[in-house]
Amino acid sequence: MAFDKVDQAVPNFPELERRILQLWKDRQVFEKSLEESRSKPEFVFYEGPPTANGLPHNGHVLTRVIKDLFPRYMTMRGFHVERRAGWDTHGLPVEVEVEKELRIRGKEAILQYGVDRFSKKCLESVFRYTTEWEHLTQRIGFWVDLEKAYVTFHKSYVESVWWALSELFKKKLLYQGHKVVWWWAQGGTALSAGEVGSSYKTVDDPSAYVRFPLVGEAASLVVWTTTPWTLPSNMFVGAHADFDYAYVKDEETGEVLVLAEALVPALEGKLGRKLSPQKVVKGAALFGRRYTPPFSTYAAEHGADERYFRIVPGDKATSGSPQWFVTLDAGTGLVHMAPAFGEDDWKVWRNERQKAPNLEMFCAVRSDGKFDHRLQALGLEGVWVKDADKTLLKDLKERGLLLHQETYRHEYPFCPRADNDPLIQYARSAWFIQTTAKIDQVMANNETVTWAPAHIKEGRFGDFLASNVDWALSRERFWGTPLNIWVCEKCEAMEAPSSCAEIEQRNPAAFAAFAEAKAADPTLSEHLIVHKPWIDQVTFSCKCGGTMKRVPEVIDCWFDSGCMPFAQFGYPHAPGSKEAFARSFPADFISEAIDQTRGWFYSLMAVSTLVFDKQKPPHPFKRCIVLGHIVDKAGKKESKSIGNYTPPEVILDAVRMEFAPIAASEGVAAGIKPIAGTAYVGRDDLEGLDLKEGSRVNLYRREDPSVRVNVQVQVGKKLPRRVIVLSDVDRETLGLENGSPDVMPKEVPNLAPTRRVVVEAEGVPAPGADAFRWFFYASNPPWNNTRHSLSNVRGLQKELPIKLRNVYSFFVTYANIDGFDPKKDEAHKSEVKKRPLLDRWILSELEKTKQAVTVHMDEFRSYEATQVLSEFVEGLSNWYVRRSRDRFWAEGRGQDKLDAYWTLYMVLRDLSLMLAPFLPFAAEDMYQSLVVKQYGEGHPSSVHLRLFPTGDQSRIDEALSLDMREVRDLLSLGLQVRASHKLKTRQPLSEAKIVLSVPARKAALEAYVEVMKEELNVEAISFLDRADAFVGYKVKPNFQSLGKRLGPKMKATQAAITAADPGVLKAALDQKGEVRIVVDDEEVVLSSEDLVILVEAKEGFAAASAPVGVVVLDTKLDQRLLDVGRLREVLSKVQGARKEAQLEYTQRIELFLDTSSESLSALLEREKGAIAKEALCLSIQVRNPGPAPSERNEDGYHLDFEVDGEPLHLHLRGIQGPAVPAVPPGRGSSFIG
RNA sequence: GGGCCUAUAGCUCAGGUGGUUAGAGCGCACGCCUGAUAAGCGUGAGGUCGCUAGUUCAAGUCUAGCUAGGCCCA
Repeated sequence: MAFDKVDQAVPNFPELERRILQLWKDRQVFEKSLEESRSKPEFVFYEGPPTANGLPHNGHVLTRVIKDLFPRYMTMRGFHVERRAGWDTHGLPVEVEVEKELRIRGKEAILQYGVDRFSKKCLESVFRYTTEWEHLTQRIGFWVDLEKAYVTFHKSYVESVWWALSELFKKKLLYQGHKVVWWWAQGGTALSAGEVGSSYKTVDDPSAYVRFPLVGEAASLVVWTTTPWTLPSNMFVGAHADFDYAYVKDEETGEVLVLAEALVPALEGKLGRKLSPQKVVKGAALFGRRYTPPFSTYAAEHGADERYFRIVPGDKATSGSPQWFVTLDAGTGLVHMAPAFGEDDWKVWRNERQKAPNLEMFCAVRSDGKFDHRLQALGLEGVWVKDADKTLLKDLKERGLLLHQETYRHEYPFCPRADNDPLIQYARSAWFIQTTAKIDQVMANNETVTWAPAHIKEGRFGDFLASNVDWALSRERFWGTPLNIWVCEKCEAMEAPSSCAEIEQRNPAAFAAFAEAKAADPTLSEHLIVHKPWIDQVTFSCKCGGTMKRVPEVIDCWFDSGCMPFAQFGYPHAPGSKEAFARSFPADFISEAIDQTRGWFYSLMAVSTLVFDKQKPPHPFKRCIVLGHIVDKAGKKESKSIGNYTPPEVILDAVRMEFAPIAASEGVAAGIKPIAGTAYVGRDDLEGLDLKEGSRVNLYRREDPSVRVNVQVQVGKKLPRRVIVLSDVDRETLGLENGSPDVMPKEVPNLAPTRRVVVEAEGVPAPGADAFRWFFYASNPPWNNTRHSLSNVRGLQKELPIKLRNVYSFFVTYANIDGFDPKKDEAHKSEVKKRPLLDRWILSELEKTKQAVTVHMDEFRSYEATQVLSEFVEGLSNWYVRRSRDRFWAEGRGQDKLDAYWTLYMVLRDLSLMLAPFLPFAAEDMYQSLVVKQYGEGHPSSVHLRLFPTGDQSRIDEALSLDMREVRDLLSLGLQVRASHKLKTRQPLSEAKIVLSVPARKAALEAYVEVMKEELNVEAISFLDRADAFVGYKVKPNFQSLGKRLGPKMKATQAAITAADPGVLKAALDQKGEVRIVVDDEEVVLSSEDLVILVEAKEGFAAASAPVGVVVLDTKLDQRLLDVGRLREVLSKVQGARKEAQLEYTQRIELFLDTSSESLSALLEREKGAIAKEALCLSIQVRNPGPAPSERNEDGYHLDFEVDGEPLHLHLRGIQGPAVPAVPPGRGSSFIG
């Protein structure tokens, strides 16, 4: 059966891929691949859940193509690979989205709006972009079961999480404590580090040097702070044990001050006066000294208590070695500590509390960020802390405690959602998992995991584990898994039930409130039963008879994701979940980007280690590929607001982007004067779309694609991204209005329909999904950052996907002409070892490639696998097909031709199998045509249902590989000689002489004489054994073998070898098999193993040399050779002219060759017959000199050119003639004997 | 401030366990082929392997320090 035609023009991969997607859907290939492998061993893959309430971007494409590659591969290797999708649906980002949508802000507002309605809104918003996610997932060929996806807000999932927490509770690993957070007081919310990191602003804050008088000593500590509002809550002063602290006398006031000696000059500078040193003590000597705090807030109550208001070590004390946060960078080396308002301060407090269990925490600030009653005396009760700084400083000044005051400019975080609200550090009560108690076990587990790249284990992940702190689990929010701890109102007993059923056993009416709500509103999702506010109404009774109520917090959604290995099945509650879990734990393979180190990788391993402490490591994953980030062409992070990114759609669907039209001649568009039919964009955008100046693009409005304007794009140098300058005419045709040039790139798609326009490259299809996949696999190992752009994707697409397409198209074209049919021609399939050299070679390379790809992929080295594949396809296209073209053009259906078809067929068929995990679409397309269409039913209906070819050692001929490598090296040398002597390949030469570095190789390489003759266009090839006339020898030591043996004598030996006469050395080796040389009065015996003998061309010959040997060309040209060359030149022009004139290749022509050159016209006249045959001429006239230009016939095709400096005018036109065979005669038909 | 990663040709990147002419692709230049043809192919130029010191017979590769960039954390 004929093979499916392959597009000859620019291939439209997106279209092809849509066809394949439909085929997979129609035939349910994914489902089938799971079904058919059900009895096979399990290869376990976990999908890390993305959040669906944002749009997918390039980073997601990378993770998803990697996550698709290995499951597809392992399926083909005979495993059963379940791929269950998952969605992360809880957390602050979801709440923020909903707050924005409802135009409300903060905790109070949510309570007013109603937590029940709010939870419903969150649930709805979670899947806002599901369609986009599913579309992308499908479009890039990521096979994953979306229907069975696990969802973290589902009741069964939440109950699994509860179960895990309940286990931890039983193990006494859950406790309540404090945590210093960045607190948004106005919103009543803590912010995550990520949110805080992005919202710093430069502000001026007061900075104060304050006296803290020492108790029982006539001296004051000098303490520096930039947050005066924290002074009323001061508890300690931190010092560094090893620093020198000076007692200095203020010459002006006579008082004695204490501060770090190194910082005295700085303070002198600020005060503008001299401080004379009295004595110096080590910081350690200060520990325990007490002082009078600056405000009496807590002093009245605790002033006499020796545990407070003293100097303590300023050490975070998180691990064995001290980590001093007291530095000499700024301030005084004495640090004011208010544990309620600083992380370091809090850690010190925690340390101190271990020594003094009932230590209080001073906090004169309410959670709304305002002072409490303790500041009443200063009139500051109820005042926002940041507004109180002035009053506080004034008071200090009046009381003589303020030493110096200035303004300090620094970066300070503000609320990302209310950017006038500064954040404050604030200690909150919180629930913790005591991970530090089990961290050794987690680290031991980590030891057994295979990380790629390997350094993650000891590096980023190992370091993170080493500095582990207890997991702050609780969040004072609404939309999350509720913390399942119930506390008795009466006796304060705590319980952690692990499921709804367990609660119902205690109180059958526990969920009455939800049942009621559901009755009132049947649309209420059943999953909300385990969410706020309904879960807060669930109570049951304590053993003591009191009522148990749930704590108000929800939990960190990272804990949700960490429970995924078992929660995806609803383990242990759901029916069948125990079996399912047993089958798919631990995972063989997971992969996410490097930012998940502290995220999912940690949560998975921490949860698993703590919950399943009896499980043998590694768990819950055995292997993890850590992916790099996607960056732009210049290595910068892709950013939505800057617009320096190429949206996935540009690669996958169509080369187009939306722009905002702006008016010419103002600001950035000044000087641009667009005429109708031209448009201006910035250079970044032009390059982003892989266009050049003058490229044609279509403009249209997204809402009305039927009205189109075709224009040429030009660069407007100063134009920012995503704006375009149009002529008024074009703009009006499209019905567009100009907008502001200040528009942010990310805003453009949301502008009014008349203020944005689609720019789409004309006639240039997008590279498609396979190209996108290949780009991520083949550009570099996946853990490196990948520089992404349309042109980079296209660049890699050319390396394999396009090249393969061309070879495949070549095959199909000729196979269809000749009616090659693998089924019918089975009888003509000769044994591989009986096929020509070239066929045996490519088939041997094919098996080697299968082996290498399998070895790499079994070790998860995808990049290396792509390199092997690229190299193979390169050899296939550039050597096998190129060298075999004649065989496909030959007349008839001889065995040689059939061998060629069979060979190329086998290669392409097996390539489709090997490429299936990488390029699932192209591989399927080829497989369908090459196999399914040919053999029909009975064969697996998709390439993805086949086993991966692993290579057959018995079909590998290493000698052949080596021979071919050397032949190609020799040809390269020959072409090099031609190039350097300006000898066109078209000019035949009489002879090439080859001198091999290893003469014994002659026997093997002689078999390739014909190939070499053709490639080099020489009439003879000779191998010279003795070629002293052309070449000299060069002898080098073999360092690899000699280095170890000789050690320190290596250098002297090398010198001796280099100094010796290479000819003599070679002669000795040839005769005796060894060489003796004297080095430092000692004789060294060298075998032929120890020496490398190379040949080099001597000066003055048309020759070139490489390790393989030397090629010398005979450059003498006699008249006969010149004539052949000239004829070839003429013929080439005639054939070129046929093509230029767009003649069918069977078209007969009439040819006129006019020249004023006697010798040329004589030659052409003589060889008329040969020319006629090659160029399908029914008539040829050679004219000397021919008609004058003005008198030439105008019809037909004319061309003037020179042949060896002699002018020739060519004129041809098509004429009617007898039919000719479909396959033209081969190039071999020769002229001039 | 701490940790990790990266630094090799104009650009993008390869270069197990140290072994002596440091590779590829793109781009560029020159050329070939013209029945895979909006394709294919060849040759060439271009590198003090970020810097400095060390270990070694031998360092792009190992060690230390420094510089620059990226990421994460503070």
